[in-house]
Amino acid sequence: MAEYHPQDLDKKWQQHWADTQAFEVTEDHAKPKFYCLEMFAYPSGHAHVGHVRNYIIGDVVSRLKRLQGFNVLHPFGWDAFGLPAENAAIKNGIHPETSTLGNIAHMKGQLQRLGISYAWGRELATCLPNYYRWNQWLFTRMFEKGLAYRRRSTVNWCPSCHTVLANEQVVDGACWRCGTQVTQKDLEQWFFKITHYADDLLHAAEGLSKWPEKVLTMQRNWIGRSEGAKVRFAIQGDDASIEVFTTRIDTIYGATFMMLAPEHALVTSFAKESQDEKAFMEKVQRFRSQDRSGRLTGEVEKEGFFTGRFVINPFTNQPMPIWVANYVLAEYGTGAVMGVAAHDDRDREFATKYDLPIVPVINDDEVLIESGLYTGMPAAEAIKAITEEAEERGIGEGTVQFRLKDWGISRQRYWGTPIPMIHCPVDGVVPVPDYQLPVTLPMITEFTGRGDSPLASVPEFVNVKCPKCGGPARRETDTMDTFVDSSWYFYRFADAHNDQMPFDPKKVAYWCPVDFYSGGVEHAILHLIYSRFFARVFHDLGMIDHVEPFTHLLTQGMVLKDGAVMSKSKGNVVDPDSMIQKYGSDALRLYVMFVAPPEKEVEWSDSGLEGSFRFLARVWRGADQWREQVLASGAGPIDHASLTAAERGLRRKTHDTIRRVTADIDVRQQMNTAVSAMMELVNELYAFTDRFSAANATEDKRSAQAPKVAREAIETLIVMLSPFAPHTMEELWQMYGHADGLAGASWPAFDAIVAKAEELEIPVQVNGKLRGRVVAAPDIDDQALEALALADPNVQAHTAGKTIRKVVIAKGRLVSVVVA
RNA sequence: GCCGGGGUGGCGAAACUGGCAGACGCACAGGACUUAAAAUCCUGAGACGCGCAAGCGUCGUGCGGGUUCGAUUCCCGCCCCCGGCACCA
Repeated sequence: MAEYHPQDLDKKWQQHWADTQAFEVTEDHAKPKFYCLEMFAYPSGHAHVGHVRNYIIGDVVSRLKRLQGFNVLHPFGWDAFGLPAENAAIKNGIHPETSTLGNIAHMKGQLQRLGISYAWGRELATCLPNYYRWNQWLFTRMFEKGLAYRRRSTVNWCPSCHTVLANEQVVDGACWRCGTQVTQKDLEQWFFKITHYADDLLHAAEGLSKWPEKVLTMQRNWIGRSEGAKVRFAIQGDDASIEVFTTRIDTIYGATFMMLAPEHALVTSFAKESQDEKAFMEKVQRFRSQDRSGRLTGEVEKEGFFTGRFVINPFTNQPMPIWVANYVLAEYGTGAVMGVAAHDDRDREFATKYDLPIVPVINDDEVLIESGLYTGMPAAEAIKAITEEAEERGIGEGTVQFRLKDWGISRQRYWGTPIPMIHCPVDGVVPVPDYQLPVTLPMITEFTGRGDSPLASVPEFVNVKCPKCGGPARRETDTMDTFVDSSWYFYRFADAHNDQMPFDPKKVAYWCPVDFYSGGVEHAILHLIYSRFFARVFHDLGMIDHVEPFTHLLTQGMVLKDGAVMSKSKGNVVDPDSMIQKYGSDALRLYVMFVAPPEKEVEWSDSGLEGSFRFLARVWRGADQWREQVLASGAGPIDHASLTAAERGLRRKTHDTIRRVTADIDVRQQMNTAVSAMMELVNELYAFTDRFSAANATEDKRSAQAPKVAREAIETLIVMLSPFAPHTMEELWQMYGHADGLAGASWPAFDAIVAKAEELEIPVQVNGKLRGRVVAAPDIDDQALEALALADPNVQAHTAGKTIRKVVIAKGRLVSVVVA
């Protein structure tokens, strides 16, 4: 009897897959394609089981789809630029490229030891020029189209990382990566005009039916569309006016004061015209320096002061004092707000504090009062009517506001894609022409972490000729946000080695969109919204036909250890390699899939892993026990009609398991119940084996067809279990005489006739309580079933002496008797 | 506050369209095998009560109500946990 030594099998079959290039694919129009992708990895050094769960999910889906006859693209790569490598270089002097490539090599080994079926031939790393040159290529296309532009702006600055952060990268006022409190800074920055697609990104989200509702909601909130109107209020004693954005123009008759954000452009001129400019600006400065996160979340108390100036309410013609208020946000709307104390909680709080007039203009029935011509009009109608009047009078117009901001991509760091732009004193900002791409990162040997862009200190890099006039010019020294890299890598996988273009549109047309994408929910807004944006850019460049890059999205849950997320600093990391050493990679893969549905968080359990190992060993023994008889009995078809009852029972279980497992993995992505179903089949196989080999067996023991029925069960199991435990199953498949490996196998076909139950046990309820069970043929007619149910002794005990009011029959499921 | 997801044995979970609640596994207990142990194989198990026993009964899916022959599932109200968003005018 062969012993189960999973570590040997891991080695043997991983070598086999590498030697046969088993997972490399090319476009094949004769086959349906399937593009299965897991979010690529930041090469931090070591993958723990939390990371690895995601790759196993994708691998199970990939291997299933291959068995189902799909041409499966399942690639992997590295999100290899980024701050940790650069920070490490500052600390220990190792060049980011050296550490990054070393980390990649180690993590790749970890994934290979897990037997993940990647097409390694398409592996990419974003830190290599053959990848990032296409970031640069795309940047210049976006510049030409006006989708990349430059402006001076107040930006989020992380004092620890020495870089700018996009709003999305600021979490609770702190840097998303290092947790340092973010400050504000004024810098010239490059932006991507994602707001150009704001409406489309929002509306198209409705069509993403195979995305988790949670992610779509988060994206909708992030885009934050709101319909309203802009209205201009004339400043008293001045030609200028102040424009506000409001969603409630119907409350304008109740607007009794005006508020400006401390950053509003008019604030400084009002200060100059005030009696005490210095005192005025001191108050403004205090507001501006108030903790940004506090201002954003409302933790800072509402404060303000009167500027001494007034605007005229264009509807009431009453003067409204202009205040500076710390809770008005400069970056949303126009940075100015009309104060309606009666109908806005914040304004009421402010007005009460400073004794400003509170004038109700809408009653409890949502009808306008004290609103001139509009008195008596329902609020919803009034919004339209008043907007129209504002438009006619030329003092305002209906408009749509988004919370989504353009994406600031400039980073003052070394380890990123150089922005391919040249500043010429004659020609201004000039893109680097395509033939000069890539603009490669110069070798820097010393990382100080001080000052601004490290690239600015490399004269050979900075000093260039202007591509237009040939005169001396300066290269842009900022690099791109690494989210640029990850916004289109899935297209590069479709044509990973193209040195003429980012990808061949024909190849992307074959493989994309991605059919199944899985990764952490922490990317619900950042990466996933940027990728949707880039898909639209490529679409508008005429390079792709679709606009949504990911058809089906699965957000996998985290793996916890001792109730906490695994992390090096907490010291609770479970290392896949040590688990593989102990139980083999298949046990780890199976356990991670069995413990819970993929979306759910799970708590790591060593004994659970051991249980999965035991199950695989049980499958191994179960198959090994039958091997000789199966090989001796030959391959002929099963004569179903002449089988014993036990044989028919095992076949039924086999086919029912095919049905369940297929639906569970393919349709529901419930890997855990698929594994349970296969465990049940194994239990049933053992019972069958016992019966067959027991000394007192008669009919079963004599049956010549038993090995064939066992073979069907075992081979079905091998194939269905192979996406989860590929090494073990390859070996068993070979032991069962298949020389061509599982690559030549196909997913088992479900036979409804074989799976059909011969008799059913049907529960009988009396007045809603279970009182008995009757055994009947599945096609028994209602009358006969009713008679059978009423004849059951325990049912009779509960119906005796009572009147039967009603009998409800749920075909094949239940009989319900109502008595009184 | 708003949005989304949850609450089921000692534990992880399952129950697909309203139809036997707790499949499958972990941990546990008993038996077989063994000189013994491990491993393996088999069996048991929601709680409580009655019974020598097969079995029978009552309760049971966060709490309270409702619809229904029948509710973990649908409806109304409430409590708690997790995640996201939150002064966005």
